[in-house]
Amino acid sequence: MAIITNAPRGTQDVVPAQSHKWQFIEQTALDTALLFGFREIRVPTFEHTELFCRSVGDTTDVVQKEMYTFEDKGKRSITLRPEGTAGIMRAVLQNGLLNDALPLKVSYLTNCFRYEKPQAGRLREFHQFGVEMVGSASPVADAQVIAVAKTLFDTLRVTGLELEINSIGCPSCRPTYHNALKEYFRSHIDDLCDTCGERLDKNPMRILDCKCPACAEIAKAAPVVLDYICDDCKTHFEGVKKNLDASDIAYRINPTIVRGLDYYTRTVFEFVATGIGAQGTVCGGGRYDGLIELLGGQPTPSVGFAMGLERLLLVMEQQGCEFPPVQGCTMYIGSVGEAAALKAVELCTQLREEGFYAECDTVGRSVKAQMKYADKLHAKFSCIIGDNELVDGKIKIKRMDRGEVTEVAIDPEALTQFIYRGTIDEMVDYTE
RNA sequence: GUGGAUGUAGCUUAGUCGGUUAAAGCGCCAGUUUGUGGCACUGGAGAUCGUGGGUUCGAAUCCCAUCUUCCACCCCA
Repeated sequence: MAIITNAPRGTQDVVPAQSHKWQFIEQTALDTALLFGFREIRVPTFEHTELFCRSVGDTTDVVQKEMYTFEDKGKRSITLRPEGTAGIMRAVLQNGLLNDALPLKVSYLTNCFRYEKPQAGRLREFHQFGVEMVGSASPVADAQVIAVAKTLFDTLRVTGLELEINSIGCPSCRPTYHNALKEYFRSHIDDLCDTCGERLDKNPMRILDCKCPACAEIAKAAPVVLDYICDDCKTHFEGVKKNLDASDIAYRINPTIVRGLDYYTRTVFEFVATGIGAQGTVCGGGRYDGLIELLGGQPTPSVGFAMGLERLLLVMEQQGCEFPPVQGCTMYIGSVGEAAALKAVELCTQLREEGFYAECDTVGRSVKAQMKYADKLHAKFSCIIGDNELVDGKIKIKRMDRGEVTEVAIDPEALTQFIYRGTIDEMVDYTE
């Protein structure tokens, strides 16, 4: 396939037959967030590279090998955002959004870019929905954020997603655990697989999650995070659990959950799907109490999540979730002859002013072909205007599903009246 | 980045011991008499068989490379 007719690797088109699904998901997401008081924020697609190095973390895979980074014509190092939170926190600080009653609650829909090898549920350009609650240290905040995701899944009728939660401690207690882990695994280093050997120093918690049997066996007896976190973190975690219970949200504690971005503290969570392949995490998030300070703001505890929309869509399609139907054409106004064609255009214009979806011939089809086309559009009504109709001032409107024909005056008032009467009990025409 | 598969009309596929104009269904367009859809029938357009090399008298079919897509690792949403 020629390069100009082939989208870059790891990117996807959303064609008209699919776009209504995206619109539905996106609108439902924003609406759901609003029920909790999260209002949409929009930030640039690219940022200064330094922002991501600082916030996501210099040593993370995302920063080290997955960013789309380039120098612009002004010699600035620019990066297409690999995730949403960093840019939003930058915007929060830049716009002084914290100089108001806290917490600040924002939601967002963004495309993100990561240079990875594509596979099921993993693209180079992908889309996220997320929320951030900035300025609350309370475990209520964690649970409320989780509740947004849960409510969205429920609203979309997505089932079978399991909520897994964990606490990875705070800067004061995490090092203790990391050391304990390293010490433990180091004593078994000869039996670990190669990747885990590398993980030992960089990200020891990942070893807990290794797929290979040998590592899994060793991991069974490894120290557990929750035994090492400090009293404050423990209390916080208990608070999160209590609030989830109060919200009637089921969860499972999974001590092996790790977030790959450096800014996470304390609570981390994932909503995991089975059945969409290896990339089963549909939603991931947690608390990031140190991030705002790291970016130069006042210490401000925060919590949020990001949801992979492609993955969410995969789950929904795999589960056969319903999407709202696309509205079909209300009235197809066909025509024969030039004068009639102009009249058809005029009538369409008038009907659209009334809010109806109206179509007329734009390619010069025969009458028969126009009727076929009207059928293909799933038009509720159709009519053909010709010289006779122009003389009589009347058209025969056919109700397509029943074949009934009614004579109506060529007059916008009469037409809208007729359509209202005909659609009153079934306002929407469902089509694929 | 590593490993395993894949690639034929818009879509789903047939065709591979190499051999005349690459096939079908769906979709699209047009007809089946005069200005009216859904059914049926008929016809038509549409594919340099992912791309580039090579072997051969001859390749969609064999070989090499490359790209894409898919699956897993890794990583993450």
